Amino acid sequence: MSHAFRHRDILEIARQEGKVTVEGLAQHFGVTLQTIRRDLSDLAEEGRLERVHGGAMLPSSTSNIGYEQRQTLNAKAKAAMAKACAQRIPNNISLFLNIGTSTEAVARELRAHKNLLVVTNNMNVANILAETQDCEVVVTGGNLRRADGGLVGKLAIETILQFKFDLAIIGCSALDRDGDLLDFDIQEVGVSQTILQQSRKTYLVADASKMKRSAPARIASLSEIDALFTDAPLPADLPQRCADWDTEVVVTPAG
Amino acid sequence: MSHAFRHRDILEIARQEGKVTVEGLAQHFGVTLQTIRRDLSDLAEEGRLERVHGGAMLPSSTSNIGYEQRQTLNAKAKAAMAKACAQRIPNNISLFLNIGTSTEAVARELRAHKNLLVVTNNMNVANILAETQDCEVVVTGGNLRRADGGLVGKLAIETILQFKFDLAIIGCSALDRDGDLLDFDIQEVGVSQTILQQSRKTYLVADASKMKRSAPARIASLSEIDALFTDAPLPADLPQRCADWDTEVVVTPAG
DNA sequence: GCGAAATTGTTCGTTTATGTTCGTTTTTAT
DNA sequence: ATAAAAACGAACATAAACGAACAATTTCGC
Repeated sequence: MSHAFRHRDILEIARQEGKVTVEGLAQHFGVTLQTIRRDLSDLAEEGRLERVHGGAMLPSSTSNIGYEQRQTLNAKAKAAMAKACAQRIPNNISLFLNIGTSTEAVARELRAHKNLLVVTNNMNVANILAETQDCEVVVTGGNLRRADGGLVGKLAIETILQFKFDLAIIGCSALDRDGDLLDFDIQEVGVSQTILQQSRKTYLVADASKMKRSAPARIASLSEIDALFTDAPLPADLPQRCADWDTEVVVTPAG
Repeated sequence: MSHAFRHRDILEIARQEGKVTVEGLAQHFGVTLQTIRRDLSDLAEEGRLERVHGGAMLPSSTSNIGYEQRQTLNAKAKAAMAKACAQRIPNNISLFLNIGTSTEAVARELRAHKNLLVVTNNMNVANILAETQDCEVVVTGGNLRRADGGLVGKLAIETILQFKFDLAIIGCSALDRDGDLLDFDIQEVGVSQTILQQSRKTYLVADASKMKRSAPARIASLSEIDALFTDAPLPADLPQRCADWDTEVVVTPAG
């Protein structure tokens, strides 16, 4: 088969795991070590990977290290959640994706979807979806937040008010025991609330680490969300509350 | 069965699976390998798929590659122009950068500037400036144009109308003998005109290749521009015209 | 039904990708 | 520091995929 397929998958794996090993890839693809070495050499030559003894890593030059690290954190869990979420997203709808690594993971899983209108205030989502064919991408205006590529502020809110979405996929900084969605950034809260207000349906994507943290600003309650996608069972009495609220909970363990 | 049906289905499968193999398709449709190869060649020629050994893939970043190539074209000349332009840009001002590889080059040279407010409808400019510290970046909304990362349309114009810039740095697709700025995309023309209208001063950055091309839509005349940065002397009587118009011309030969 | 045009199948020489072997370099353990 | 082990990359062999040319088949207009 073609090296082109492998190259693409290798990059994908590298992005998720942060690194790849020659042996691991050889086993994964069922080819010899030499073939993988050739692949990695090629990718390194193109500057897409950085070759190291025994494998390869993501090129260190990429812009925001703090962000990159956060991105690879729980990569597998996020990908699994995102896949489950993407499966519930039909074709031919309008969709909002907001800030957060989890929503970016969903964007990655949407690349096979068709005829979507995706609006986002996340530069990374826009970059990801720029590679797909069959979807119109609209970027909201806003002040660029370097930390995560988010677009926030008045401009973002005004743009969002001009749309009505079939579905919004949102993330949050933390999810507390009472079922409240919290965020670190007060500006982002305004954006998120506007999104909720402008969409017919809302899915929340939040990995388990969000339940161990707290944040100062409240976005909304799970009761206002149609479905929650996560990677570990909810703590305490949240499952019961969600049932009462008619909020579907989809748990997708990693792996 | 006609090849048209297969083509449609092949694209369908490619979008779902992300890739297709010659062998797999041959089996799926019950035809010979050669027939599939012909199909894939056709689809690749139309730019709908990317042919690889053993099959084909979605042309993931094909448009990106075209862009990447364009970007490295005249890279030295562009960097020199951009440097000259950046030197004329003071600190502590508000600035607009629009679409084009030349303006991106300027963005790269602006990374040492301080306390700028940069508004842009160019995703690449935003990405470049995201790395700098001392400047506020605002992204206009708009429909994402995959070819060059531009944000265009009504949203872009509306955002721009909310600002007044000290200086706008713009590019264009072509520059004709009469001193008219031309563009390939009618949508972008509207954006550019709005920028001119909202800025106190305007610099045009255009390398010599722009003078050998033509484009259908007219943005403005050099007479409305305060300074032109380019990498080769202007042809014919343009220098005289610019002098009459009080348009400064800065020629920066590459190297 | 007949013939032209389009489509698909077949064959074959050429190109490309992968596996194999082996001497060299890097890493690891002592 | 030194030796053993692992990883590396170059060179070659082999297998797979490729595309061009031509033959066979189907489709369609008449």
